[in-house]
Amino acid sequence: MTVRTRFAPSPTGFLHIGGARTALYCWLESRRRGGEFVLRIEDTDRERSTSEAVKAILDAMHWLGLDADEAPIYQTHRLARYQEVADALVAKGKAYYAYESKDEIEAMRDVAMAKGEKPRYNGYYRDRNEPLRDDPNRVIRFRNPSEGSVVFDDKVKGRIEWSNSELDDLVIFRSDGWPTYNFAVVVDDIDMGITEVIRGDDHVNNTPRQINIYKALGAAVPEFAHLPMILDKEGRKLSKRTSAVSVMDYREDGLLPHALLNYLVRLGWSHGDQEIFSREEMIALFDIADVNKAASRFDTEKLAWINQHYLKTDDPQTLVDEFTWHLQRAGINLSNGPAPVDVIVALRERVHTLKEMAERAKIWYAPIAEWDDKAVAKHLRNATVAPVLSAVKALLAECEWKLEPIHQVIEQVAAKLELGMGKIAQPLRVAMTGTQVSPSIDHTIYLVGREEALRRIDAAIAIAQG
RNA sequence: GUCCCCAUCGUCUAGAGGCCUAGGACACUACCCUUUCACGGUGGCGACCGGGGUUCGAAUCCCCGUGGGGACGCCA
Repeated sequence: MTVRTRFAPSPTGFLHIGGARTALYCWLESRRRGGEFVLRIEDTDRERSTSEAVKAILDAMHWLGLDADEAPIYQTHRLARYQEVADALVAKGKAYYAYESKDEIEAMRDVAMAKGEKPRYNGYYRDRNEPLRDDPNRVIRFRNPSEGSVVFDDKVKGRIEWSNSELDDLVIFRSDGWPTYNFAVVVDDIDMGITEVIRGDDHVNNTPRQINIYKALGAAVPEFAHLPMILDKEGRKLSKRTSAVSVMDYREDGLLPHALLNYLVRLGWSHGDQEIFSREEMIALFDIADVNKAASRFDTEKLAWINQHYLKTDDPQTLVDEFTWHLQRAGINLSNGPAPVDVIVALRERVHTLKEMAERAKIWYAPIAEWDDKAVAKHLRNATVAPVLSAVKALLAECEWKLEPIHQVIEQVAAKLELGMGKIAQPLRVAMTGTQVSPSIDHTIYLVGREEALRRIDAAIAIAQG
């Protein structure tokens, strides 16, 4: 049988980081086993679902490169099917109508809680066989087995056993005419031919209920794998307040999609001591059965390290599009400066993110007037500065405009004036960038361009001479 | 409250009874390299939640605590 996994987000917001990892694991597991990966949009909550959210999730999945093999299934398109299945269950006596109001149900829970029991439906209509009647409170409840227990072998958690006495007769069809989650999921997973249900472990306790529904429907029960949660740095549930949770926020922060994927795959899974995984390696090596049971914390510093690793080792040409996106976001006018690919090479060992890179790239695109004159002057007011800059300028005006010749110029001036490299490079750095920090001085000058470099040196000499 | 799950350095993890005086990575730190900032290199700091068993031998198996998390919706 073909392995089929699915990612089933509910479109009530953007794709968050935990969802992205779930999607990645589903995708990986299907890829490794030569199976299929499909998407289902769980939009039966009519109040909170939006089409903007659907688009945001799809966009994020695409940015990550986690494309599905088929067009997404929407639960809202399948109402007739859910009704059909629920009616069949009622006809076979495996589900029944109930008419309690929400207030009554709530009161029922309070009573149970007060007795120190689990709050559950008391089964009032379970065996009443009342004739079908119209009622605004009418729901359909599943007749859960009252005896025995449900056992399943979770691929990450191991064997889990649940006593049926812990389960109550859950609502499978609401009074508003829509199915509930636990019911729709089962019908969909059966119809979509899902063989492996991979999802967050907040669903562990839904699983026994769902298995009972599979059985009532006479359907094969799929394999289950429940992934542990991702927590924030403090070990709390990830939240918007304490950390970025949307995948697209990470894009804006300058992360590369494959760096995020690499970080995510290692969060809860490992292959010996290996830290860096290409897409192909992930596919070949990942196994859902090797996923850890315990929750893990999201560490942005390690993510940043992985991101820089890819910045340093990727072919710079492949980073140009994403970097250009960041340059534009930083408000940089690309026509006034060096080619982005050259900037990437100059900066990739010095930053962790593309956002930071775009920020630092401003020294090559921003006009000289934006410099902080006082700070610049402070560094240039030194007796040796003007002669150094003049000497460099003379040679720079003539040399071939490439890294190596520019480097030669600086060495020649150092030798001629009998000064250390620092005495040459630092004033030049200030002249070129208005700051004391930049990539190697030859590279910095090269990216400024000859014309602009000479102009900046003139401006610096003027300041140096007071 | 009831049920379910989890537990190795600060963090991510290796570890499937002897290979463990517990390995790797991030972070931190010392030194080296160096024209700044970085990158890189070589070291350092740093953990088996506690208590009982089982065993010749336990981070690894069992039990009990403790701590954390999840769920208990006509949300998904």
